[in-house]
Amino acid sequence: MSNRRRHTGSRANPDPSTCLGVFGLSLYTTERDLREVFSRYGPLAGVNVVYDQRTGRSRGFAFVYFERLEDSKEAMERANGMELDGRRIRVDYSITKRPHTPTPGIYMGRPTHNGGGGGGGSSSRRGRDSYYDRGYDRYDRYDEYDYRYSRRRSPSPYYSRYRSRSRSRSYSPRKCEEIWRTET
DNA sequence: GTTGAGCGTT
Repeated sequence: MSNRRRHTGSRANPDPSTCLGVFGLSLYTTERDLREVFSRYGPLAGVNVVYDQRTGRSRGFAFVYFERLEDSKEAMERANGMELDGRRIRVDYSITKRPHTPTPGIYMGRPTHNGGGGGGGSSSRRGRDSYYDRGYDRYDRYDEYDYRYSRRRSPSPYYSRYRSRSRSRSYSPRKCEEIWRTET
């Protein structure tokens, strides 16, 4: 038993939980559809289809919350590989348990429109607009998984995107965010 | 009905 692997967060073999990830969905499968299917195995605590921010359409995967672990186990076994709305869906225990926690120090949410939009001056104080001030960090401590990844990869999505634009120098994460806000 | 493989910030 020297196999002490902290497989929490392993994508290949997630730990059983009441939260199931459902992938390969049709874009037209709704939460209602999922609820119909998965409620067969037991009472649900919630269903959450992930939508694309830009288009507002489904991204083709969802998360189903059961109330009992035994039910989620059964649902995982039975619903995995089943056909739904013409698609073979994949069901697994979810790695993440809830939506992403923002990277500390950088506002990762959508930019709130600053009333006008005349000059390029987004000079309003942003500190008060962070997720922390909205109380998001009270839900739980940082999710080990995405926190680690966001630190290893880059401080923010904007960073990796705009950082490479300048070959002579690197933009700061803050600067990248500003560029992103300007162009969006 | 723009697929693919996708682990989430409405």
